[in-house]
Amino acid sequence: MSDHDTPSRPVPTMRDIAAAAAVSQSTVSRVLSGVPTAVPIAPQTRQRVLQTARELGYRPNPLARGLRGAATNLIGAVVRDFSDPFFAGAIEALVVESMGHGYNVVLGHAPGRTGKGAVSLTTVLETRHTDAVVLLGAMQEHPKLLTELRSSVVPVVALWPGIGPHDFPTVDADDRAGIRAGLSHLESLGHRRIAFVNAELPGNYRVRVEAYADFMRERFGAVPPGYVEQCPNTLAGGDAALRRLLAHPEPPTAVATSTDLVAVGVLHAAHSLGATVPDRLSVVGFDDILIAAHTVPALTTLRMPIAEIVGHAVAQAVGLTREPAGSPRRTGHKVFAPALVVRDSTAPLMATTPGV
Amino acid sequence: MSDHDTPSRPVPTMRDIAAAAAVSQSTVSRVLSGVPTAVPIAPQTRQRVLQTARELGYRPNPLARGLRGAATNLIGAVVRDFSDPFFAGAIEALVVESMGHGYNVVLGHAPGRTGKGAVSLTTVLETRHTDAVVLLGAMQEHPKLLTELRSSVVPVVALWPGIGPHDFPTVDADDRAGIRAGLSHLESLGHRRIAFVNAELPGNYRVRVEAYADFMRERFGAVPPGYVEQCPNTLAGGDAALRRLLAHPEPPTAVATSTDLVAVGVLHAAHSLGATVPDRLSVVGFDDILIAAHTVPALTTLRMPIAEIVGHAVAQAVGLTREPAGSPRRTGHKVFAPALVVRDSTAPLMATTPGV
DNA sequence: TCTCCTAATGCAATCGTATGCAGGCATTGG
DNA sequence: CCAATGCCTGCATACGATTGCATTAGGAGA
Repeated sequence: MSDHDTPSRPVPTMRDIAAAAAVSQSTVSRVLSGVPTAVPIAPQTRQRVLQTARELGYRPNPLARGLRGAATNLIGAVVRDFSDPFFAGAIEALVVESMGHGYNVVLGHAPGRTGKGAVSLTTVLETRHTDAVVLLGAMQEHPKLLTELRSSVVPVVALWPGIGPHDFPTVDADDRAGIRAGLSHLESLGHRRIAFVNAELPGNYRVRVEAYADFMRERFGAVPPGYVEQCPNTLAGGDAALRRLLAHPEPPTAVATSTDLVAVGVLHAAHSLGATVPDRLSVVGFDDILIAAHTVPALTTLRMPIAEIVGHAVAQAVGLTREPAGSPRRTGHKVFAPALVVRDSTAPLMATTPGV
Repeated sequence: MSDHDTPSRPVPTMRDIAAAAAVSQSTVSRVLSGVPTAVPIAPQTRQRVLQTARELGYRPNPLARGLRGAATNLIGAVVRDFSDPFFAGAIEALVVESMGHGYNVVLGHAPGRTGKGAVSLTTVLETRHTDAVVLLGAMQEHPKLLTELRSSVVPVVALWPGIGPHDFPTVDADDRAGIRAGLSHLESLGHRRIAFVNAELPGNYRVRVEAYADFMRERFGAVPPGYVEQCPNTLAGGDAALRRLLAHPEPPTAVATSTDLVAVGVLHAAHSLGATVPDRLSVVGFDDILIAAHTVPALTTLRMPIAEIVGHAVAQAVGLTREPAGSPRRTGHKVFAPALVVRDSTAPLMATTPGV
């Protein structure tokens, strides 16, 4: 039972490097920290230390580093909804990008319905001493979280933040341009009776339905009454929304949606009701989630540039980390344009279609 | 610029509690650590300290705690494939469960193809001093990771670990029972020409295809030649697999798959080829991912008890954390049974179907 | 040769918590 | 009334890295 003190210590510390390289521990720190402007180090000393560290397989201890007040190299990610396949891709991108910058990701959960999650979440972020926080999705349902983040010194970047105003730098898709591209596509196919299924997420996606309304007013003078359906951002929500739309006295010949998730639900309902897509009904989604290319039929949608958005956000978060603590909070807003991806769920308006 | 020393210090430490409660910092530590067997504390002192801590809003600093050698309350999650919607649900469950136990989750990425991710990943887990590691998905592609984890003192729990042998405790679904339930369902509908599409993940899912082979031999004397198709675990993979199967001289009347992901691909291909589901072709998936209830048609599948599996794994990981460091590694294996969910992708074999 | 300056390095305190050990006070037994 | 025993509590150190300040060595100029 005398293995309390392991002879070969598993992980070497700076002291070990210092002893092996015949320098002081502080010199080791200065070399490995890589802060060039601090204090000059003789080139040969630097080389000797680096060499020794490499030989001993040294790894800095982020706990000690963070305790002293330096960086923890941790990014806190607050995710609104894990079950949304859209965010799954975003998380993957976030992890990869962060690791590329030498950061790790701690997860927080901010579920939409109950506010309970947000409380413990904030605790986490404050307590873990993350270097930065990335918000994935709209957080309007968690005002307490936002308040605490605002008064915190930790830099925050918000992704897909929903409607403003925002106190943090945001990175988002150009929802308006995306919706207009999808609607223009439908219009060019001859469609006039275009409805919109809007996934209602408090504070989010409102831009998309507004873009739809503006487009319709601009091109056709008005938004057809009863052509906008609100629904939860779920498959079942899209399903139910289409059923309501098809019960309309003048049912639409095309449907645009604010998310692929509801679009898939729309496809499902259309199939159940015998409204063949795309022959009798054209459908346009938004996001281009993984499954969109393999629905029945394959979904025409707007591709969300997730990699660009997340990459930009991480780069910005890391950049903000390096700024001095006292600097004023930045609130830049970066926008990326979605790209129309035409697949099989849209087709020219058939001449036989009644009306218009 | 003299705000270098903020008057109201943002986060109180044990020293602050100690000063306010007129005790020493070590007493505060003993009270708040909540280790009852260590040293007796006078009840009134304990109450006073707890009260003061509550008033000042004290939160322990996990960095300092971890540095001292105690728990970091961090669980490292190594995820095989974020883009698999199946794992997205697992991650959500993992985060929720972990937070319920007072733990946070750091993410690691172990992508299937390149081994590059695993290296930096191991670095992470060793360096971050996680209290436990949870492996999501088969890790046979990352032998280096497994080796390092084996020689590490950190308790490891493996979820859906694929084929054995395993040195860690595992939690898994009863793949064999699930496959048999799906096949029995098809058999009871009159199907005999049942094919299998197997998502090939190195070291994983082999149990499922073997269960299929055993079932077919047991009931029909042999596995029909050319009735097993291997494919990547993607939508495109399932799509291509079904095309090959339908080119068979005696095409199957039913297809079982090892994952819902490929099942959705199969549905897509079936639609493209005019093989109406379920009239001309029955399809059974596995996992019951979110979208399964809303495919066209809705997918009959085996529901994976994700919450139970993840909950059990987290409880076990936390339990292992509390064990003394020297104790031998446990290797229990826990299995949960999937449940058959019958939807619209399976139907009785039509009498008009040629053959059999 | 002596002084002064600068480049290079070491010393030591510090972050917040945990814990072995010593010491104080009260209670109890003789 | 004194001593011994226990129950609490405080002191001091350690964890690993960062960093202000002190210190040394070496070179250059007078």
